[in-house]
Amino acid sequence: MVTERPRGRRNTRQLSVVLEAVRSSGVEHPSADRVFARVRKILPRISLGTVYRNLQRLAEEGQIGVTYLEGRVARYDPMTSTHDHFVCAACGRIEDLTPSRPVAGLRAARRAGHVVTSHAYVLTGHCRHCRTARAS
Amino acid sequence: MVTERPRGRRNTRQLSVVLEAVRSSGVEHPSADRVFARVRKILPRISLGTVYRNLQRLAEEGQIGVTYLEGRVARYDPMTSTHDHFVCAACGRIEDLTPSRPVAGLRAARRAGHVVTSHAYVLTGHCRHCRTARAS
DNA sequence: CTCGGTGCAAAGGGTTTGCATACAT
DNA sequence: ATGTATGCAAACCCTTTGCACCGAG
Repeated sequence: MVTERPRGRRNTRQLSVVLEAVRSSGVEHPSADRVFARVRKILPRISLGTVYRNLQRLAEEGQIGVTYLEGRVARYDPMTSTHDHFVCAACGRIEDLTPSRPVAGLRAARRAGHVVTSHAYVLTGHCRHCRTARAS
Repeated sequence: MVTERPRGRRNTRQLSVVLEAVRSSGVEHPSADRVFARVRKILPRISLGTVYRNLQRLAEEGQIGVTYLEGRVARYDPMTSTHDHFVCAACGRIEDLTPSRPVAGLRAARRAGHVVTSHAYVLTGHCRHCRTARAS
């Protein structure tokens, strides 16, 4: 969808490396910090500020997703379509949950007269692995 | 439910005033900052650090709820039972949505073998008021 | 050649923490 | 009396920003 870049914006090596870092991050949902670490392997002189600026731009352009899964730290996501997340309170692992269809809340919001433009559904608990580990 | 306080913990005037500030905050979902402002009217010498410590403790004890509705800033909630939230992107207004029944995600998580202990469903958009204002 | 992007470093906002003192138990 | 909670201020973490230089268009 969003392939054309708004005029005036330039394509830099930094931008494409940041995008690639997020795209190849799989299910990791990396923080800016982790993206920085990945990118530095390819562009050792890149700055954290540039990583933040590019992540922000890519998010604005809809090329990547951003979520605040555990509160204060932004997590970046190659998947831009709306989906749910599961966060393990024990190991921090994040998993995508599909399909996302929490219709009840949506309906309630619309009934109240609001226009809903996006929604985030985050489940927290103990993942399969930590659950078993804890039982022992 | 949670009425008995764990031994070793003390009941101070600051604690009860902070709790009361959140309890009486209605639908505001105040940040620590706003709780601080409210509390200061009653205890002018209370410090922000104390407010944070007490909010954290009350949340741990399950007496108040905490949500990260718009990302980085913690919001405190007198309602401790799970419910959904609507956040207006225009005016920042937060509204409670009930009932909360986003079963699809829950089911998906359980199917994956996770134990879900809590879930947060946040809808973003434009509230009735801002929607109308924008149309004009 | 232009002006948007970069690297660097400093500032910013929200939250936490170390310390000596105050006070609930 | 004992040790937790407080007030104060500094530290912390994540993110943003100002500035001079660089380099994509």
